Amino acid sequence: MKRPTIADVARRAGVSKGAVSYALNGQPGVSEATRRRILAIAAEIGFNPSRAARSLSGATADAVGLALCRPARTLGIEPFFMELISGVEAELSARSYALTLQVVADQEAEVTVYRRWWGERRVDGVLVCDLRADDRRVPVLEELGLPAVVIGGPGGTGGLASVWSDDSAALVETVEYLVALGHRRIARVGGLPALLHTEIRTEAFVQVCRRLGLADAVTVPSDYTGEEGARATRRLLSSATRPTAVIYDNDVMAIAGLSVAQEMGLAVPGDLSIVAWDDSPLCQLVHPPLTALGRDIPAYGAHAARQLLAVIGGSPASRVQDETAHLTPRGSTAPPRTN
Amino acid sequence: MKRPTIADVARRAGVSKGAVSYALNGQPGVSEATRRRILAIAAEIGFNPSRAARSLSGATADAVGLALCRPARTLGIEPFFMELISGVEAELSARSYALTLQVVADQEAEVTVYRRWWGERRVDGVLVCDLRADDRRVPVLEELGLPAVVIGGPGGTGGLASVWSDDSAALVETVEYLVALGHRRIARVGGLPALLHTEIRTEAFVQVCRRLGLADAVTVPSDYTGEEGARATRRLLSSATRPTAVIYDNDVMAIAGLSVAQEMGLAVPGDLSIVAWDDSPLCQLVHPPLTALGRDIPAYGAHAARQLLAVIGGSPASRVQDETAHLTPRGSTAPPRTN
DNA sequence: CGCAGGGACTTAACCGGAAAAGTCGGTGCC
DNA sequence: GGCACCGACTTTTCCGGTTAAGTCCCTGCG
Repeated sequence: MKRPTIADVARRAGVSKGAVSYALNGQPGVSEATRRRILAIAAEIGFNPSRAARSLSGATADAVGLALCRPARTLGIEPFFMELISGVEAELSARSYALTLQVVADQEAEVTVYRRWWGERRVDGVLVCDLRADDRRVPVLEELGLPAVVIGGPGGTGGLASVWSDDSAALVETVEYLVALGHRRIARVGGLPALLHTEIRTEAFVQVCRRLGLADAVTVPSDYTGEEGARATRRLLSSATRPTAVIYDNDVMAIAGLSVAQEMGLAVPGDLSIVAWDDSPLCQLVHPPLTALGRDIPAYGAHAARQLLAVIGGSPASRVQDETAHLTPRGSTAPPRTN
Repeated sequence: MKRPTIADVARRAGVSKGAVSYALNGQPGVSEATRRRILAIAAEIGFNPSRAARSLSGATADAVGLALCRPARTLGIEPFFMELISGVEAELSARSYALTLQVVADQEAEVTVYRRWWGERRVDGVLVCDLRADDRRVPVLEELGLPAVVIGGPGGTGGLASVWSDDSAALVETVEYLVALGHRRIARVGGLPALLHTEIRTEAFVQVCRRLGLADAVTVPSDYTGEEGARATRRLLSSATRPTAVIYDNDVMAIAGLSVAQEMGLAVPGDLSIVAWDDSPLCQLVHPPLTALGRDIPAYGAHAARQLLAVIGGSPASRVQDETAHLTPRGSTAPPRTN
């Protein structure tokens, strides 16, 4: 089937291509009657202006890019990205922007993708996830002048716009809550150490533990997978001075940790309290349900998308603080059993 | 920063635009020496041909579309889609095709998106998920002549290409396994009843139960969420003749079901055996680990993508059967406790 | 010696829109 | 009455590629 072009509309309306273009774009230069006629014909034959032709003339591709740099298996089990994407999507499709997705192997590949997208004018801007310390992508994007919004921070975003959440405050709140319950030996199973937000959380953990006079603030690095979360938990629980509470950097690891505790004969929350970062429905499906640090991730994505559209529209790059994760206590936390 | 165009390359190489085009596309018409010189200059100034200009001349957008019609929360927790996407991506990016993603509210919106994508020449083809009985999308895609691959079936795909997995056989295998263990009262918590593969599974369930002389093959419809899975499980387990085994249409509902069983004081697998369809790492993180029907979902996505590229390339639409899900027995299934 | 043939390019036309510049009939105004 | 101005279009140019159709020079051959 042949796709209708602007010339088809023009022919049927008995006017020139230019007139059709003006009519469709709400520009002056055509009478109201003619405009209505043209619009009716366009709708009738199902005309949609070619993105290619339009972006060749104008400058926008009406698409934004998102490159995800995580192994396939991590992407699957972590609800985070899919929720983020659906939030981004909601915002974009309301303005009929498309989302171009690409899964990449590493930062090198991601930078290459950005350069290509920019050169091909395939996207008008990009969303950047998983910020790292001294992130290579930031200077590249600045150099290219490709509009971008970093999802993460604070700090390390250079001159790029960003949306961030105060992980530090959320962590402090969690530790204070556990201490209020009576815990003194608190450990943490962290996410990928290379990620900036992991670093921020680790640093905040060290600080708050020192301030509250707790023993060493151990963070066992991990990679967000259940296996690694389980391994890290085994290590922690086998130690002579095993912790009475563990904070996990995502829900999958927390569930794995719960499983390990039960397998080692420890009662949760009696012998061990567990807190999960990121509150997905999964946290409520296990026994006991997990106390979790939740926030509205689709909204987070929507805010990032909205800001990106603003930057594309010419707004100056700003740093927007999003909601801080809040603690939802459930069955997995309690005062430590005194023996 | 100004993006380099083919004219910039031509100027620096001291040749015409045409020569550069021939050189870059491996066409005859330039000497080997000139070709190398042009290639070197293009690489040096970071030239990437504009997608828009290229697809305006040629015909391809070098992108495929995927519209997902599920509420945001379901999308997030179900690993299925993200795994599928990463598989699709792997195949596409190897051929430097982009994936355009759109989350839509309903089939109506999805059809509109297809029409728009087609009219805008934004994509060269689409992947269709969540096939329904008498699916509206199939005739529309056929009418438009937009290359498409349906992920699902068999049946209901009209003249479109498809990739499918024999859910019927997988379900029969599962029931036979449970019966071999000694179960006689088997129930099922199904996915969205409107989806064709739910229908196929339900029909297969009825058939195999009849064949094996089992009691009524009850399928409680659900929507893939943990809450609904829990509710359905409560209903089943409260019945006078409660089942000794339940098959769940996804892993999230199975985990919710496990949780409900434990909360009702039933031992798994002693009092109740549980089987989950779709084997994600989550199934191994709970206690007991869940017996699951697994298959390689990224590969499934990759096959679909490969077939779509073939259809775009002009191959006739074929129906490819993918791997059948296979049962991985774990701790959640055992012979029913005899009392 | 003259001419066909072919390699190596250049020129120009096109793809489908957007938008600047031009055309033309009608009006208001001095 | 003549002229500037305006609305409503049409014509033309441009965006950055691809590609058919030249152009030009060199070689081989009768």
